[in-house]
Amino acid sequence: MGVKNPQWTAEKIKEGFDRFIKEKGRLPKSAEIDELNYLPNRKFIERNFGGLEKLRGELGYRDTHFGKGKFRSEIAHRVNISGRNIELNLEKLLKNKFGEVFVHTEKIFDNTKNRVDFYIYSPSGNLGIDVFGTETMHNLQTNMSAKLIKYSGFLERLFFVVANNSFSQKDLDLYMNKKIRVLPKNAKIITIESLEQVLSDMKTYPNPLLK
DNA sequence: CACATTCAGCACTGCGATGC
DNA sequence: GCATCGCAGTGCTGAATGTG
Repeated sequence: MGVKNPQWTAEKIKEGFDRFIKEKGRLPKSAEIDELNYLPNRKFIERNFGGLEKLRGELGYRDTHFGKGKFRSEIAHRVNISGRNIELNLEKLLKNKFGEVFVHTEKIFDNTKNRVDFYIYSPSGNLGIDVFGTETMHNLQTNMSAKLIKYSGFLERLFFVVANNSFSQKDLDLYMNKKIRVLPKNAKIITIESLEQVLSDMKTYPNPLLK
């Protein structure tokens, strides 16, 4: 930052932690530490104190890792429920449009156990959909990097649908454009609204169950 | 076993300081 | 004046993790 760093000591950092606790009722997580002007960069803590977990422990906090134990358990529970709801909602939407027969859920697409959330049959071209509710840019990144590997064998049209209000299509476009590991041509990250737009232009097969 | 989300760690960039 | 070094900061990847 040009200026000499303001001599961050463990005590000063503890003051910052306690201030955050007073405001939010818990310790800041690593990404949050970066956003606070009364705390140093997480990198600084990593370099000078051997990492966040270690420093929290040395400062006497009981909870030193928010990705473990009861914290992990709460997250897993929350994610499972909301993820399931998101999938159910989208499934309903897709079946309304294309009909029960033409919407496959959890379809295996290669010779491993990789599955797309949804696979749609349409005269306008078949397509795959993976849906998730990720709310932060950081999670979007880690999530996408895992998904891109998983879907490297999926060669048809593929949509990664971000189902929440945290991102606009503009945000997602920006992310896709500046991403280092580029998305394959057949794939795109889109919002629910964009998906609805795409679907509205697609043709559907007649229902074979009706006489 | 796959999944999303924690954190840590690596690679890289930018910028000032220092050295030649 | 230019090259090199070192630290701060950013972006992405990878390991660890509990649940269904």
